[in-house]
Amino acid sequence: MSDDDRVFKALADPTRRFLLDLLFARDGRTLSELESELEMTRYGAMKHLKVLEEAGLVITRRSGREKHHFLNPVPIRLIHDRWIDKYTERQVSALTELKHKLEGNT
Amino acid sequence: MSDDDRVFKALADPTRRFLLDLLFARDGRTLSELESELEMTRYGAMKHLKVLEEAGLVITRRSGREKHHFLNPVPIRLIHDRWIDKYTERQVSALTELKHKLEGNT
DNA sequence: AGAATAGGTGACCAGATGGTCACATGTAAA
DNA sequence: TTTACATGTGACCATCTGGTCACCTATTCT
Repeated sequence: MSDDDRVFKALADPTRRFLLDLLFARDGRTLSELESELEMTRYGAMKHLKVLEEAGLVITRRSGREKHHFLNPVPIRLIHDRWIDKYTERQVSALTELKHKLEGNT
Repeated sequence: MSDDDRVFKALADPTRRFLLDLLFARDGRTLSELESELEMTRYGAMKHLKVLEEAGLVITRRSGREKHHFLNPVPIRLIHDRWIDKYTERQVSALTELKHKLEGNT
């Protein structure tokens, strides 16, 4: 499987996106911490984190018996760059800002 | 299914990403034109385009018996904005530019 | 050492997904 | 008004995916 295939497959699941949201809010959490936020067993959470790690969206570091997880935004940026060139970027980001405002998310 | 779920599910398949690449290179193609670039039957191609359309990644316009397809980059930008905030954007885009250069893609 | 804590593996099953086919509709050309 | 062209629908099947469980290893605490 190619690198970008792994990234897109990883992002396809809502649980995995929620995990990225959690790490975006606060980095460095352990498996146990993350698992407690999910409505599933530890095994399910582990599988999801493994998929994210193999896609390079999450980076991990062990310390003793704990494994800490960190969000890596680079693959996300590469998705963006694939279908939005620099010339249209301004217009698109203006549009999305408008969308945010209309939805009251600032 | 939620909007963003549709978008991520749509992007999870390599054939659908290839279709977006084709439309990114040149907009407004018909089903027949797109299908001829794929190694599958027309029915497979149709299914993929339907998924992309329902996700809002592709916009269509009929003219006579032809259906023309256009790329809509807005959902892609929203993915970017979800996990890359404005403060870290500069650093991340510097990193990805470096990656592009190292890979010889300019 | 023994108990508790944190993380890991392989098998298994229900449900979702990708692709094909038979068949059907609407539009344009001869 | 036939004939060809462009697109559409529902059923079907092999394969992939998400989630759970029984069982296992490594580290820390008492």
